[in-house]
Amino acid sequence: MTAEIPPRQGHTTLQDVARLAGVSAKTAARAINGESNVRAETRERVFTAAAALRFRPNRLARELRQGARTGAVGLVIGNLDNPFYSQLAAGVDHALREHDLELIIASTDDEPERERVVVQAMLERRVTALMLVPSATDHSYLEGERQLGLPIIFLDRPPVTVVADSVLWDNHSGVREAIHELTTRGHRRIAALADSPELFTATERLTAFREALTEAGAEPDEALIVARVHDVPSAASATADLLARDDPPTAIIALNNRISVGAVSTLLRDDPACAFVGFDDFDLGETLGISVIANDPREMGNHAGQIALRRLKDGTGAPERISLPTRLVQRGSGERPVS
Amino acid sequence: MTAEIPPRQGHTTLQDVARLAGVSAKTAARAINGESNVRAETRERVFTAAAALRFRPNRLARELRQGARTGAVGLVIGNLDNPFYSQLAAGVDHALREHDLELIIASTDDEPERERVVVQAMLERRVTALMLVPSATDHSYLEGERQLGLPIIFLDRPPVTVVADSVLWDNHSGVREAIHELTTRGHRRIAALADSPELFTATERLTAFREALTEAGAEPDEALIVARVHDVPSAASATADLLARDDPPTAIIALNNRISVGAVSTLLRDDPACAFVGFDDFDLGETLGISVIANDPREMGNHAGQIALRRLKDGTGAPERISLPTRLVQRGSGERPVS
DNA sequence: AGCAGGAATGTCATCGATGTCAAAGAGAGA
DNA sequence: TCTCTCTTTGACATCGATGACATTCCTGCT
Repeated sequence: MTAEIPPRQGHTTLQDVARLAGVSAKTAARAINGESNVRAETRERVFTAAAALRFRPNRLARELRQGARTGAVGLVIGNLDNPFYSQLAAGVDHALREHDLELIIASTDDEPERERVVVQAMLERRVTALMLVPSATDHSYLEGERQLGLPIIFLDRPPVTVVADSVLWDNHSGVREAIHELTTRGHRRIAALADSPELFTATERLTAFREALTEAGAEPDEALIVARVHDVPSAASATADLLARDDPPTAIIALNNRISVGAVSTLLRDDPACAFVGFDDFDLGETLGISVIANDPREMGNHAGQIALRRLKDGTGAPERISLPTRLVQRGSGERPVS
Repeated sequence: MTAEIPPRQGHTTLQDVARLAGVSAKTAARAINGESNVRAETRERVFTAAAALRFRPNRLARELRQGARTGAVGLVIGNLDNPFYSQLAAGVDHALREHDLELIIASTDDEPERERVVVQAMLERRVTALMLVPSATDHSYLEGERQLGLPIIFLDRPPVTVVADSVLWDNHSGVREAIHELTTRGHRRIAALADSPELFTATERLTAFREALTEAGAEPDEALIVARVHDVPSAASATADLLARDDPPTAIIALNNRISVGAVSTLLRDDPACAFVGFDDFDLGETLGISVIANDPREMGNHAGQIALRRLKDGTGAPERISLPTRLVQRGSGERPVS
């Protein structure tokens, strides 16, 4: 029978370092953490020992000992595949740099079920702040954590059943601006492509669309409003359907980034004459002369990060609610007159 | 003097639950963790107590007690802003779902310094697996962890000074295919746009480019090879410079995704007649008829996730090295003859 | 030389969950 | 009724780092 080789002999611990350096664990800790009141020569010995043993402090232990706040921030988004979310994440990441905060990212695919699961996991890991693009509608399950002082920040969609900070879009202004531009140029039959009405942003943008149209004296034609457009392919075909009507719209507005890409792909092929305004920028949008209602997901993420950092320093206070602008960027496709 | 309100009165602990349920902590733990040998009635009492107190187990404590392996996986990439990386991350995320593994993401902006820092932080957090798109060249600092059995997976670029699994592209085949297509159609003056030669993929693709060109009997013209093209704007201007030459190329190949977008933006404006092949797909690539050497970052991420999961089950073994195909997708821009 | 007082170091308990091992309970069979 | 075994439960130590507090070591000053 051969001697058992331990499958994983564990990391070297502070104790090991201390032993090798001939000091107590506490002193070793002091040296490693750069506390004062450690003799230079002792510090040196500890560092040497630590290097020799390739010592890596165990954050789990440290954070357990020190209490609730860890160095990890949780970010819950829809899906990294979608550039909106990945840029959002990039913004958060950017804000957290230089602050020794790790970023834990989980995606929900906008399923409320999954949101619960991933948020739960993050809470068990004792993240020090939680940011989420909510997909569930009831967030009372976060109430306990809130009371414990956990900074919670909602992105893109507002908190409903819980008090929390939020960073949202001013969806109205951009959409109104776009519709104003179109109606000014004579468009009356304007179609809109939107995502599911369950989504806050979809509904809000659609509402802005209807209001702006009505204000301009053009009655919105419900037949030209296509909701529940989820992804690029469905947006492409929905656009084709609109153009194939007996009474096609003279202009189309797409109300999120994926829908914009799908619509553009059809328009480029079928009818470059139809006026178009997208939402949220995308690759080559500028080159192709596509007018868009621009927003900046990175900035949203960045703001969220800033709020989190502020909360971590400052503690409590009234919930913040930041509204980020969306504005029309004119590049040609939205300025086409009625054809 | 008012009574101090404790700033954060900590989470409820298993002890609290046990006390309320009238059992010992150990029994409460057994109930919560669904172990057998717990009387149904006892389990019930514990669950009730846990619910009442909104108990959330502390994973830090659990993982500390149980040893090295946590439920977190570390992913180190360049930058979430770049769709290549975000799709890679999406693939990893996808693979890890249903496995109760959290994903910690950190970006390096391809700076070796930062890689060290973020990897260090992940190791201190005792991630259970580490995946990285390396930016440093020396990874001997990972040797210790490797010996401790930490699964390490390199993405996009191979490990050099350390033994590890890897998932890479077969850069050669796609590039050769593209060059073959171009030369077959008579192109001899083909330009290439590549990223910094420090990057493994840039150099490898450029090498494949030169080889393929030579094989076809067309001597590569170094004046048409532009390296160190980092981002979209610089790719756009580099392309413009090429087209403005006295002896402009008749075809251009771009060797990564950002460069492709930049080059396309210039080509669409200045000279739609120049043949073009991009690398890595992008929005509207299909619609615009842009031929590309396609790869699938999602798949790369997915593979990495699979390897990690396998290693976590299985333990050790020889390092895996997966090579993913890149293949030419013909959509028109690459099939233009010499103009 | 003697002593005050800060600097340097050490001891021990603790964070929360869980592995180990032992004790208490509960049936089954004689 | 009394062992014997299996089930259920509990006491205690432990993971690794660190806070609170105690102790030892200097150094300057009288």
